[in-house]
Amino acid sequence: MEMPKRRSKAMENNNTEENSFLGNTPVEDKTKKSDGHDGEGASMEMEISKGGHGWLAEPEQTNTLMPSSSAEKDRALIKHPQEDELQSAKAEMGEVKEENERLKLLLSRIVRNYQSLQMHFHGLLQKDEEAKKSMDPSSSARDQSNEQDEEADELVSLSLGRSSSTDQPRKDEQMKKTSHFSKNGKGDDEEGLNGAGLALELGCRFEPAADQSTEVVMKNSSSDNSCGDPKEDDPTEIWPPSKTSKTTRSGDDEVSQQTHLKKARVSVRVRCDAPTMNDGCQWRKYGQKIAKGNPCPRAYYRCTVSPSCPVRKQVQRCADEMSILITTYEGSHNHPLPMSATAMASTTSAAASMLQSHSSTSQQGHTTTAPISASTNLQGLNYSTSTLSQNSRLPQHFYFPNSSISTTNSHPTITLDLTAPSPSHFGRFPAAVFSSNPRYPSTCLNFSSSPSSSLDHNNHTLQLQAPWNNNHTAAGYLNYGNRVLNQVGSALSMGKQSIFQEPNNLYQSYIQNQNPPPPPLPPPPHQQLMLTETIASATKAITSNPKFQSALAAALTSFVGTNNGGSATTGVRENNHQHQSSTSTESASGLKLKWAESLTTNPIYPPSPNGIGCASSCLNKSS
DNA sequence: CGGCTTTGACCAGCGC
DNA sequence: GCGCTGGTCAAAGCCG
Repeated sequence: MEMPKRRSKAMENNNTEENSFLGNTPVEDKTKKSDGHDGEGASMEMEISKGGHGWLAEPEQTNTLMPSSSAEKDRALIKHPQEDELQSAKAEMGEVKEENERLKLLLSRIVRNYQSLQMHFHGLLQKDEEAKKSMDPSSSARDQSNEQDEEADELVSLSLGRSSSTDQPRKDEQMKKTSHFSKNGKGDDEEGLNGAGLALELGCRFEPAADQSTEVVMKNSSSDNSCGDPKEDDPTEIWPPSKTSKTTRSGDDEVSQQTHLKKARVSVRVRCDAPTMNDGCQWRKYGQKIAKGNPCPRAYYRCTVSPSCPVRKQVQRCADEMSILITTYEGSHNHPLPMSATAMASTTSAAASMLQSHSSTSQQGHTTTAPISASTNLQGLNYSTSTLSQNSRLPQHFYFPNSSISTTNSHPTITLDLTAPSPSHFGRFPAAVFSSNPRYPSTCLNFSSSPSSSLDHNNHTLQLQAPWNNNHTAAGYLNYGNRVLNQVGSALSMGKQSIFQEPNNLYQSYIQNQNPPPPPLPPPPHQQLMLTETIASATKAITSNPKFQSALAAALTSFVGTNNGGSATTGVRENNHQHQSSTSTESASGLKLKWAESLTTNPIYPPSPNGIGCASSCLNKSS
């Protein structure tokens, strides 16, 4: 009897949270700099150079405090380097402009090619149609509508996200989906625009051919999702409809795709000491089996948020390393998800879409392990990508550095490995450490689950190395994590508004009542040094490659989202300690400010629906 | 008392 | 066809 109450409360909170973060205004600067197309890297370079000037301003100010004679000398000395800096910055900007011009040219060339291909395709279709008409005039009328639908689908799939007259209905459909956020209190017009913008950006991307094909397929899958299940209007999910009702629209291709999508799975590997990780959703265990090749039993869970929800998940410990928990998701939620659940859902959705694209574009029966960039306008990603990227207008990609796709069994599965250092080309995906009890879950974000991890020179991988390893306390995690997050947040400039719209007094008082504060755990001096370096590295990673934002966004979303679901042990205590001396309201406000200042908006951080959560504890450690 | 977990039974798919 | 395996069901028991 309690559960439904809790759920509905969670929904309510959810809505307010969603409203709150959608109220955020995107950061205009970045949108202008990125110029709406693929000059992302260039724009980031500009950011760096500008940031550099900002930092250079400081010595000058300190000089003004010096005695005038020496100050003038020093100013004269400093002036030169500054002019040099200015010159180099200007030169850099010039290069960036050139790069932009080149990209524009490339874009126009690709657009021309695309248009000619489209014309060619149209011609072929018309010929085909005419041939069919001439062969079977009786059936042509009946099939015409279906063919037109299919044609539209194909055109969409070929459109690579660029708008064309034939896309319009599809785009409208996508708009409807994104506007569904509004129904959940999540969206506004901007959201829809973002969705559309996303589609456009996708089409404008200049990726290797493989990626383009990927996007084609993902568009397809999006379409499939959109029409596959009439109830499937949940914008927070794109998981393949496992056992949902069949598509209302007929069509052999769709049916076959449905059956294909039916078995797609997303497996997430995380380090977790608890029996299961809290992904924000509510699950009920319905079975357990000893699977072959693994002494650890596999547990079967189904989503209980909605009685008709077809989503299943399997949880099993890794046979090789017991600390690793493998959670496999299958199916698509047919209900609105709690904020915290959308996090993991979005991440896995992106993975699922990648899986679909990979298995569609490549032959069955192989396993690939590669960084996967999931750029998609799928509904499931609308939340995360638009939320986290709307401020930057960067191409909205999810990036799974440690992912592998296996299609060797009947269930094509993509594995997101969040336990190991990633050899990605832009940065290491932070390993998320989910430590949770099913009822009282907690989550920590670990930026280095592997102390031995180091710089990957071959791939120029920047790894975020935590000064302490997993064996340290949660306070360590939180402290470190939030310092990094602060830097990350500042670097990302993800927004301006706090995601907290209201002080969560209940929450604060609850944790104050429930959890006695532990002693603080400041990092040792040498670790602080490492910390500084790590922060610098993190900042560098973020500013040097915008794609990091996406990965980080996904990680943060998961991280924060998983915190949301319930009370934490160490995390809450940590938080409690921090705010022990202040009133609960002040504590909440402090949290708000700190989080808002540090992360400058990641609107993914909702107050816990039941007033429980360790997430805030992760936020107040930012000092 | 209601919800959840446990656990043995059952079923379906697949390979031999 | 048979056996193996994965996945699900449902009754019984546990827990708050």
